[in-house]
Amino acid sequence: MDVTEAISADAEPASLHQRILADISDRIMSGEWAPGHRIPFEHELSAEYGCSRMTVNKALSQLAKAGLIERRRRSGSFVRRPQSQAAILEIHDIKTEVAALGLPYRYELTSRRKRKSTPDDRERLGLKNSGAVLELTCRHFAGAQPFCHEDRLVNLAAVPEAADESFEENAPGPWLIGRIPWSAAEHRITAVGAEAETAAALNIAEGSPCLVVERRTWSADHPVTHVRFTYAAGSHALVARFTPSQS
Amino acid sequence: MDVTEAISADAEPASLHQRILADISDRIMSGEWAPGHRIPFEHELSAEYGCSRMTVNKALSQLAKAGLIERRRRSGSFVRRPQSQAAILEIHDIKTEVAALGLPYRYELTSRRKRKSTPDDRERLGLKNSGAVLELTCRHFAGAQPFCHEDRLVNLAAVPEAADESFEENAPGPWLIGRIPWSAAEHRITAVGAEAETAAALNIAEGSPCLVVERRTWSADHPVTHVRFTYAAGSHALVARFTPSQS
DNA sequence: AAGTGGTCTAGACCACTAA
DNA sequence: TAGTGGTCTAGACCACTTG
Repeated sequence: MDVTEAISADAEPASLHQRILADISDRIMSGEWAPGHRIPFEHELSAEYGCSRMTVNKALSQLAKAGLIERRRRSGSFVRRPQSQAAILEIHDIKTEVAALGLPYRYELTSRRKRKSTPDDRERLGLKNSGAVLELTCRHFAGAQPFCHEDRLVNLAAVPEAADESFEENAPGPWLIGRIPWSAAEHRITAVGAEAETAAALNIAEGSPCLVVERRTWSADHPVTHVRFTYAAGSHALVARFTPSQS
Repeated sequence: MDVTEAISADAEPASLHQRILADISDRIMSGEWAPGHRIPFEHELSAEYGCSRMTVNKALSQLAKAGLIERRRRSGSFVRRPQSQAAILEIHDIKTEVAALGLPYRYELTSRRKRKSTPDDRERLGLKNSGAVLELTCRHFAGAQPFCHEDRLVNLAAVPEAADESFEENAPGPWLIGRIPWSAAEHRITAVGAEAETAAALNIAEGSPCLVVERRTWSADHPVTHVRFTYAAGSHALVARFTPSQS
């Protein structure tokens, strides 16, 4: 599924509600219907298109959910002014990412430690009660060069079977995905100067600029894992695309 | 609108299709229905809930659009394994961002140059034909410290009125938003070592790690602007949250 | 060939809210 | 209070696809 897919300007949408949606979307995008403009009532559109109100409602509901219009009872539906700068950020699997560069991928486990969670661990995971955690550090290679350094904490209360996995062959990311149905994730993206350990792992000078992606994952309000990916500057870029709405 | 809003585990959804959606979502999240599991047919669910098939269809269509299930004609609907790591990245207005830090905000225009587009400009904007562009550099302050350096290119063919605006008072970002209905945006997030010019602008040492956010914006397939925001490491983090689906 | 989902209809009742 | 959108019904036909 391509998240960048737009609704408007499609060739010829098969279904009627898609065509209605595209028509209105086009008029908003072109500026013909400026922000604040009241678009026709449902019953007017259903008369115009010669269809039932439900069909129109389906199109308008989608436009409202996409944030293009705002619907007010008794008043009508109005074109919203673009406001929240939100973008859909695609975060790929590292193996896929490396493959996209046309380089051979290799994974290497650096360390694996099981312990009772420290206050620091609980902070990282957003964990309240104490319990056992697994800390893994590993490296992802693109060709001969280290591409990414990974430092991961796994909450063993949420994923007990991780205690029996060596992670010598399987990278923890793909291993966790599919095993744990996750309900929420939070990403934090920053730049830092490389610390001694990561600088050594990435084969760069200490203090060199790095891109850091941290991810926390929950499954049904239960913290599952926290991971910190560090990339040397220049080796990696995150790309996010945004279109105001999708079909 | 809160994009982090989840569908499942809500108190008591008012409408029936929302309740059906939440019920199924919960069973998938809890692992009761594992990936690959075939969920009940529409006619079975409509019998179970004592409602029409359209109501069930509304719930299942949303689950499919959210990527939780996959629907196949003649076969049924199946739980999908989570796959694409996508996140919704909220990119705030810088003024709002600084206000959130509890610091006073100040904007300062550094330079303003109008010129015929160079090949380099066209590369940045994704422009094919030549034409006039406006290059702006400015700084955003949080308190006394420079917070962000902005380097922006505006396609004057798309926004001719920008030629008459001094941008001494108004930051170009907010000025453009609301004036131009935009249809797509692309973000690129990287880390770099500060170059001489940006290091001076941000009052940091040359080579210090910085977070760079580049944004390209289109309006109906027409390039509008390219902007490069540079933040000193530590002064800024991008946060993205993801929940697999929304109501 | 049969059964699934995709779409659509022509109504209906209700909650909300602006006039 | 009148009119909007929100929701739902009990059907229907069709396209697709698999057994």
